[in-house]
Amino acid sequence: MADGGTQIKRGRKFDQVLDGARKIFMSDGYEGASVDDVAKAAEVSKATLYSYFPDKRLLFMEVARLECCRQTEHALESIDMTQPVRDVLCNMCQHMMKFFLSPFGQRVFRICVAESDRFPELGREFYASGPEHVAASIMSYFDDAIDRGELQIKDRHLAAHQLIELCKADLFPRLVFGIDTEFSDEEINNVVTGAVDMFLARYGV
Amino acid sequence: MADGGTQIKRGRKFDQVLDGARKIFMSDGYEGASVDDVAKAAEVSKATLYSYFPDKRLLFMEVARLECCRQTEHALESIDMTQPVRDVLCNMCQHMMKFFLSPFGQRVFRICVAESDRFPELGREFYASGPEHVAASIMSYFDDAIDRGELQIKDRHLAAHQLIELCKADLFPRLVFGIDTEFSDEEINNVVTGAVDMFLARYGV
DNA sequence: CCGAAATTAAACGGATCAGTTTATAAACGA
DNA sequence: TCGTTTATAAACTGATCCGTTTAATTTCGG
Repeated sequence: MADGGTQIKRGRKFDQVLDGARKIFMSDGYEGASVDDVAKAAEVSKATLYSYFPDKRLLFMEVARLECCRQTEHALESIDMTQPVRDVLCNMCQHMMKFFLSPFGQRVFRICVAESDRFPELGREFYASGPEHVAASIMSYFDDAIDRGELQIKDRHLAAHQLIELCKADLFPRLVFGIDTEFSDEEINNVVTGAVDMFLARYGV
Repeated sequence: MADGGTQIKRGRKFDQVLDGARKIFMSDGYEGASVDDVAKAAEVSKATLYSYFPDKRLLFMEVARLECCRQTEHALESIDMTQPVRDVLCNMCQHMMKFFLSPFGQRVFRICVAESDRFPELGREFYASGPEHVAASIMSYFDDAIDRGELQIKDRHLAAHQLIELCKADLFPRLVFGIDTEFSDEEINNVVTGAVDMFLARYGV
């Protein structure tokens, strides 16, 4: 409201701090990142950093929350719901996989999984701004498609989460556990097609 | 060979060390566990611990490797492949979900995800003794079922990983990110049935 | 029962790191 | 230009923790 920047909170170098923190946390993880490194990357003194954030945890939470929202919104706004069902589903899966398999998506997932039992709020915020948000959008699309008679789904909640999970088949674990570091478009399309084929075999008209 | 115990390596208190390490690592994670705590839990001096394992990492790797093998084997040996396809698939899914949702499965997953980019061998070993091993067993069952004309699958590899991933729908993320801590049998059966329904809609005869 | 191997407790070295403090300097509004 | 707010660098505190060392004790085979 009162601030000219994007943040409600005070500050001239506030965004610098967030940017530096994001950079370091994303490349080093939560435990691996030292506050000194964050301050250095932000080109800000440690005292300044601590004048904005009371401790390392809250700084990290803010970074994670912001990034999850940003990414989820970006993914959602670039899906065109007017295409045929198969195409819409393929698009959704493409976007989800692109995020799952991106270095950034990997990092966020890794950190949230690692820290969310020692740091429950983080897990909850990530889930709300990530999986839950996406699932809600998918379900909303299902509603329309069901109304138009293009899909037959009883348990929309389950169906949405099944679709999400199908996008993780094979490639995602291989990336998370370091078997591979990147995949060809062919591999990705194969999984996307497989997911949509399976989904439509079950819920198509 | 030469040793009376179960271990190839030397030692009288070797197993004590592993047991204590498993207990502490599973309850505190890798970073959260201190070697002193491990030694205490193992009722062993730290010097003894270090006489068996050169450092904390290798100790953890050995614990993780052993536990993954143990759990995977246990799950595999209790599946009866002679039942009708639908029942076998339900059984498989039940077993997988039981593991995914167990406190132990959660712990291992969490730690392996967290540590596997700073500690690549761990991720690889976990993947090999977990997902890959399970997928191989599932594919081997597919081969038989296909021969008997009970399933129609072109890409067996993809199908196996799709089945695995369908078992994680909804409940698994909710547990990983701390939304819920346990689930009713009804919820679990719902996901299992949903997974098998979907799988058979796609690959059933 | 002896002597080698294993085990122990306890302290220590060296390193990292979160968060505070202090004294100084820059930025900026009035 | 003055005074307040904001930022800075650097040293410091207090704590944790890995891994080593030492000197004493226990275990156990032969």
